[in-house]
Amino acid sequence: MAKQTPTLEHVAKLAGVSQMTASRALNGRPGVSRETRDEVLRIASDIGYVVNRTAQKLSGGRNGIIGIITPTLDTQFSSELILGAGRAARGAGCEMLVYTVFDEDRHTHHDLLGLIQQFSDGILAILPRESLCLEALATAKVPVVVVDQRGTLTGFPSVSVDNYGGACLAVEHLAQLGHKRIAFLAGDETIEGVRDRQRGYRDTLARLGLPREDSLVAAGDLSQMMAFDVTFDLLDLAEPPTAIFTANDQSAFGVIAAIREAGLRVPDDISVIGFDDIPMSEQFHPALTTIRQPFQQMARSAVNTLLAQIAGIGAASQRITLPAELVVRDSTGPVRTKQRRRARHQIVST
Amino acid sequence: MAKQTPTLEHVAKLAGVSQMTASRALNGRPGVSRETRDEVLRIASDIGYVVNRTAQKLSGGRNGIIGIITPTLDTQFSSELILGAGRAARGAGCEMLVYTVFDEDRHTHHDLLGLIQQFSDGILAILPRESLCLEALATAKVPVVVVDQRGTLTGFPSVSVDNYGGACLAVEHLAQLGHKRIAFLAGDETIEGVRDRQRGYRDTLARLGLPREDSLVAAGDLSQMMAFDVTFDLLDLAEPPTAIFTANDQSAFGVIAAIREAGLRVPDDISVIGFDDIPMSEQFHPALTTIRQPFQQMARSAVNTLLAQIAGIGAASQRITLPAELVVRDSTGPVRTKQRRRARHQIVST
DNA sequence: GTGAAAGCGCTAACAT
DNA sequence: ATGTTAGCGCTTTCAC
Repeated sequence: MAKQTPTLEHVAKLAGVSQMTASRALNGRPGVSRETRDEVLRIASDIGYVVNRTAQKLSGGRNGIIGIITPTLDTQFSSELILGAGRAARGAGCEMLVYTVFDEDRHTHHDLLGLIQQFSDGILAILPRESLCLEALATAKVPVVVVDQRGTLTGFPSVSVDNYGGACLAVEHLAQLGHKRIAFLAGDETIEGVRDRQRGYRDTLARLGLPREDSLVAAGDLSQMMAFDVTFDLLDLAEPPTAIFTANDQSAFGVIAAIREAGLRVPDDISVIGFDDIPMSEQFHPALTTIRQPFQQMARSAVNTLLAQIAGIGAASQRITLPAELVVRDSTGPVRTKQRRRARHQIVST
Repeated sequence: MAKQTPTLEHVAKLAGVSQMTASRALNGRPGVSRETRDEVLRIASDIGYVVNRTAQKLSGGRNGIIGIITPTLDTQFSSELILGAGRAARGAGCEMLVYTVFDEDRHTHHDLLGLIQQFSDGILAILPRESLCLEALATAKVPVVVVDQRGTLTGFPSVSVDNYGGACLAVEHLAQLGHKRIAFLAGDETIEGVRDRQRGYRDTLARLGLPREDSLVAAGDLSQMMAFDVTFDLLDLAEPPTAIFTANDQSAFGVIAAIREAGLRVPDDISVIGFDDIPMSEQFHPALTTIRQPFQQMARSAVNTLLAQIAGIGAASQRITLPAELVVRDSTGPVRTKQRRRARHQIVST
């Protein structure tokens, strides 16, 4: 039947050296002559040897695997990050294993952490919200790097985008187009980054001397559906906004759908700007003006930070914040001066 | 500092039994008295013991982990499947690790396979296209179950949706609405399931005696952008279709955007039906009529099949095909009898 | 029902 | 530059 999976022992025997020498050769460690090394490598390749990373890890060494913890795979957001991390890991000669965290059960988190650190040299946690997971992570025995959450309260090195600054960019863009009544569609309050965006919105409004009414802030949950629903509240205002800034792109899609549903047009009647720049946003119709998160760069940066931690170099509490970027597309435009918005409702109120 | 991670040895010592007894108790194996078992369990829980699955696997046993191989995370399609698989695995007391395959390099696949099978008891391969990966998988030493590809050529047990039947449903739905000129936006030809959908389209057209012109079949690649572009070819036809069936939902979004761009409306001027029913489809505007793949059920079914294989029960070449379901929403409607489509072009041709 | 011994594949630590 | 020994944490086998 299928031959036994080749082990280090086989390689060593065939090469006529000790396992240790073979190991050193395969791992590119010093202490092996060039000839020996080449020979070992050749043989390993010949017989299709693949190191058993399970054994590697068990024997106390590194195994070149980084583990990713993510709450869910179903947002383009995390997909983008994971994709980027995978690429970066490969680039650094590492493999990557993804572990999805489902529920908020403390016990589960403890187990999962145990599991993932048995398998990997370090953990990349894509944890936008302050999850219980963080508590579990605190007891980790391998390095941890948190993505998308400033490590302020976690104490872990972190990589995130400048959510605050990005929000400022968004509002400034709208203001430049002449918009005065700018609404914000808030997202999940438990997400640090989202709160930062809201702060950016509020502060910029203040700085620019624009109206800051509570009614101009709608409560969403980052989902398209919810965004769709609450948009009507904004539209129904006595003095509706001429522009809406949403906490994420997904919400923006819902907002645009709702605006259309109300018989208005984007950006002619109302401008919409999102946050994230997920792939869908460019393809959406109208193409979405948004604030771009540099996913690739964030991922690469996170992987590098983690690798540094694993190697024992790198500050323990490094916080990296990457700049966000305004991407102007078709969903924002100059404010309409003529006030002939929402004919339907004007009839009602007449 | 942080206490040593508790091991089986610690548990055994504290319980005053041998490691073997502790192991049996923890794994629910027979040969342990109820009292002993309870005591061991209690202690393990107390000291926060988590089994080292790495050691477990190395020592030749199972470790209760199933590995998922997927080409990419960036489609809602695979996300849905993985999500479902995760749930199913948890339900069965297993953990799940995801491994993303990037490139089509044979060597990589060999390594990755070696890696993933070191970590898991079995592999779930989400492999819509005939990837080189399959070749590597053929030498796997753990059970493999393929999702979304009938195992005809792989020899692995498989779980997939009835793509052919689903396509028939789609065309029949359109035909019932009075559509005669029904176009198909094809997808990636290397994907078996997509080819099946096209067959279903063709055969149903034939069966219903509807026109089957080559020009009514546009070549896409499952992406929204590509769909957007090629839709104009369809629209520019001397006698354009009144309905378009797309190989997947993502494409349908592009088609709808293009139709709008051309100044036409969905479904008033042209009906559009997709395939997949990803979450976005319900939220899209207009809500997309589509053929639903039962992702949850597929995932559950696949996990169960894999578990059966791992347990040594279950036919080696089991092929499960789940029925697809028509979901009627707002993107399809009765055919327009008046021929006043595409005013723009009619002017040109006049 | 329980335990002791051996070993999975690898690498650190200490030889030589 | 290379080899030897020990052991990672667990489960198998075989004993009692």
